[in-house]
Amino acid sequence: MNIFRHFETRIEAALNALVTEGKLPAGLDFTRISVEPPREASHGDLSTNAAMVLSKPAGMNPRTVAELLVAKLRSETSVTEVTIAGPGFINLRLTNEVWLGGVLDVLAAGRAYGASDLGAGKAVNVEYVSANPTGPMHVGHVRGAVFGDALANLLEKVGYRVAREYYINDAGGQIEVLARSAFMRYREALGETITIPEGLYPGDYLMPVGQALAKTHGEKLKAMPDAEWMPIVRDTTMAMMMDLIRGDLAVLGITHEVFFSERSLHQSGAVDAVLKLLDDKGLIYKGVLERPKGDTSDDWEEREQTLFRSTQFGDDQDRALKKSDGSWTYFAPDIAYHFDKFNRGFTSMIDVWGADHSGYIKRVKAAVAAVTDNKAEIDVKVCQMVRLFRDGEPFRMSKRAGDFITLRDVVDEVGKDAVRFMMLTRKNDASLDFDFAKVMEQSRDNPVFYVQYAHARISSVLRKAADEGFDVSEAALAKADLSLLKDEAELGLVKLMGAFPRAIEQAAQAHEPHRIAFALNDLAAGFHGLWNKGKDDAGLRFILADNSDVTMARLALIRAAAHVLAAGLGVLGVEPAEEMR
RNA sequence: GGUCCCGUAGCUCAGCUGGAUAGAGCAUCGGAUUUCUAAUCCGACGGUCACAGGUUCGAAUCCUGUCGGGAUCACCA
Repeated sequence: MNIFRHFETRIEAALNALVTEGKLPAGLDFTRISVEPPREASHGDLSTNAAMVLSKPAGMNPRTVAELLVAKLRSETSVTEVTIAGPGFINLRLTNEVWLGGVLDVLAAGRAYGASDLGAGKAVNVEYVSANPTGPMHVGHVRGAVFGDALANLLEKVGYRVAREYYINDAGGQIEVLARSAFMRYREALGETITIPEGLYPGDYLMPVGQALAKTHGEKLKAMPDAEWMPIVRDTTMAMMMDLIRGDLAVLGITHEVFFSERSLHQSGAVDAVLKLLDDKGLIYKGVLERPKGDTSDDWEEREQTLFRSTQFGDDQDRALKKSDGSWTYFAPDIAYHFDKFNRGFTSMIDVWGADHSGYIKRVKAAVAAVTDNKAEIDVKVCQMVRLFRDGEPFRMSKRAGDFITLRDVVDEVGKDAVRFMMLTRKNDASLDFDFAKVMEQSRDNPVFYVQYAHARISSVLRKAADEGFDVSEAALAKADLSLLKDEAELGLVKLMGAFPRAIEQAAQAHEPHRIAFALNDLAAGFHGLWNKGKDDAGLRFILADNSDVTMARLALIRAAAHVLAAGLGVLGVEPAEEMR
């Protein structure tokens, strides 16, 4: 049970009763009413703004509304105290039983704790990574990959039906360049000495492609004209590059259900179809774009192109659909792609992009609005840059041949879990500093370690308790008498756990998985604090040899805390640690 | 020049979609351990929420403008 949500419905019921009794006018809008933990714990357990929100539409003084509502809420059995404070806040204090009941919920739910049906099974398409398939993934892709995956997890957690999707840009000129590069490696595999010309991809990772081509086709391809070997080499290369990328993603624990090919849109005629759709709506014309203001380059020239009227949908200028030579721009198939998502039943889409694509947001939103007649919602999440540091020193990645840090380099050095957690310790639209040393540091300053340590410590205590003869099975812990938990720090941790489902829901609604990382940090702090209280006061230790009832209650508490930590880490895609080494 | 993001404690950042006295970590200073792993904890110090207006019962949060930092711009993908 989500306590905050529960009281939202109780408050609403009380307000409806007041309306029925004629004490409040009918037709009030309750949607802005919220129930949240008060910032100051001394104010109580829950706080609602109901009286302040309703005072104006009801034409009443907020305190008058508050008093009416308070009279109703006093009769709630789980409420021990109701007060009106400040401009009209209503603060509630709840019985310990209510909060402790939440611990039982956690024990019953285990790692699934915090799940809800907020999304009601609605389909959401989350497209992320979508890195160009021209080589292994590099470090610049990691943040978006982790963010998108955690967001997908988060939405699943609250009851959305999530499709994880990767858009393969396999139709552009770069793919031809890639194929030519692979062809060089093919000749190399056949014994030629080659030098990769300027403009082609020099990376070693194409050597296996060349070898595979040589093995399958022998010398045959060499005898063919370009136009004949190109599709063969291209398809083999694409397939192998996508295998490479899938392998890279697997290292991060990421699996997409759908890999959607841009090329397939061209082949199926979907691009032509969606452009015709836009044309029929009168949203396409031939015209010339103005030179961007402030652009002083010499290579600017006017050209007539096929343009989409994205300005009608809030974009800053109309956007080119066709190049001056008549071929499609990247934008055209992208419209077709989003239209395809819509036709597959996704009225809710999320795209995760790097900051360098932020200028592209408005046109895609415009296009989605246009082709779906505003029947789909699209949110574009932009991940700002990651700056790499080693021991506090930034290091630059030169773009020179093959000299970049790959995703695997990073994961090999610090591990999947640390990478994932660290990437989610900042909100997506702020830039993030990633320090290899800091990620591995074993200190309070490193949230990855701090949260994992809390979980490992709990596991350690439970192992120890088992050694001492306590039954730490879930069934036994669920029967513990939780009313023996009376210390403020114990109840504090209990309340923190009770607030977790709310944190999940709010993070999901905001599309902000980083909030989970912060919630976990808070939970870990709550636990570490409690642990240390047991050092000052031996009576507060979890394991009391002479009091098995209290011991069982405390073991149940920390078991639940471990579940909540694991639940949150699960959303982030991180495995909880059983021990620290 | 346009667009997008950022600007909160000395540093790195949260701030629950407009609520109460703006919070953490690091750093500095002072404490706690014969341990259920001190890899931790407790306390103190530290703020003109970049600046100026506006919206309202109420603004770090929303709007306008200014300043500073970053990204981006037209047939690349």
